[in-house]
Amino acid sequence: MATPSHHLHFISDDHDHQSCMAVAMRNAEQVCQNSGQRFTTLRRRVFELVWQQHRPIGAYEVLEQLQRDGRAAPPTVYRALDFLLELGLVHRIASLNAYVGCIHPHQPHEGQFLICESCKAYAELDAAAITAAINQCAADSGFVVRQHTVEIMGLCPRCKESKEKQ
Amino acid sequence: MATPSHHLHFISDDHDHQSCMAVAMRNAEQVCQNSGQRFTTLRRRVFELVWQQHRPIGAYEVLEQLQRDGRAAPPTVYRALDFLLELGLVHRIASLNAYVGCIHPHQPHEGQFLICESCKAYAELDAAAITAAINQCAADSGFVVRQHTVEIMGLCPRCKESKEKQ
DNA sequence: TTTGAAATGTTATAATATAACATTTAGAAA
DNA sequence: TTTCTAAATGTTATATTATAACATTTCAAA
Repeated sequence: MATPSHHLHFISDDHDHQSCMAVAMRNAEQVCQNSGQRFTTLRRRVFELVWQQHRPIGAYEVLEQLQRDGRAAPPTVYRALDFLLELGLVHRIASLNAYVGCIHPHQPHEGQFLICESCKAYAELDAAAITAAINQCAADSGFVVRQHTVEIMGLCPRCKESKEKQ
Repeated sequence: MATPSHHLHFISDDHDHQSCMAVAMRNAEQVCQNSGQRFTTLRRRVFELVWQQHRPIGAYEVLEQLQRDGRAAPPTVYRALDFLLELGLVHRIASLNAYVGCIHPHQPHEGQFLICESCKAYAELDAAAITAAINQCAADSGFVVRQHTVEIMGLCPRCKESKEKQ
């Protein structure tokens, strides 16, 4: 059996966050380099803080963390987040006003998100089937799709199990 | 050829807004009655204001309109909107922080939304194909879907045409 | 080394949403 | 019909999220 794309799945107990983060960081560096953008200390730090959570994090939560290092104000955070969003290194979850690290940040793309309402873990999909269904339905209405927001709330496998045990 | 479900399409030039609104209002009355809720003057007025636009409207825009009738404060609007959301008479567009009238408010449901970035018109879908794709992808990840947010931005047929003519 | 564009800092404020408590109102119960 | 109560609305204050506008710093190309 082939190893499944890791991004299709929720993190598990044996998840090695250190290495997961290191990979993300290297990817981010690469993406910045490829697009001729600077991955400054601040941007790197914000990227790190968003990733660290492995769940959606609010801009003001990021700000709080940043302020542990020293002074910081909202525009600092929002500018860094905007930068990361542009490059597709993080995504915004509109229904939560929150941000998540992108799990496969190789090219700009829009994902679909599964978000556990119990433990707040998320998974990012890039599901051709969903995109195709959306494009087909839009086309049926004569609509041209530029961008879509797909945010799916529910229970992740682990939380589902623990609810069933009760 | 069968008449297509009107809610699958964008409003056209010959759209009779008076009657469209009247239908929506009767539906809303029915929905309230069925659920034993009161369709008060305020709720009716807010429903009307949301519908009137036929495009997403912000809570504070609704408030402004309301204030033409007399004094009003944010909680008044948000409470009415929350009531209407609960009954599925309006929907919230998370990516716009805005509200739209529900186009087929017969039973609670979640729709998918096509929103024109040019003219702001919207269409509400209840596309089995999209729901099925989402449920399938979620199931593949062992995820149980409770609710989904699908907001599709792009160009409506009319705006697409006028762009092409340029 | 200079210098100018990009990045960041700083202050203020806009935009969206809710908490907490007071008052009113509509309809069920007496 | 009057009383009473739960629901609805009013009111004030404030929380939360996000951006505008301008000052200062930094970094890399010339």
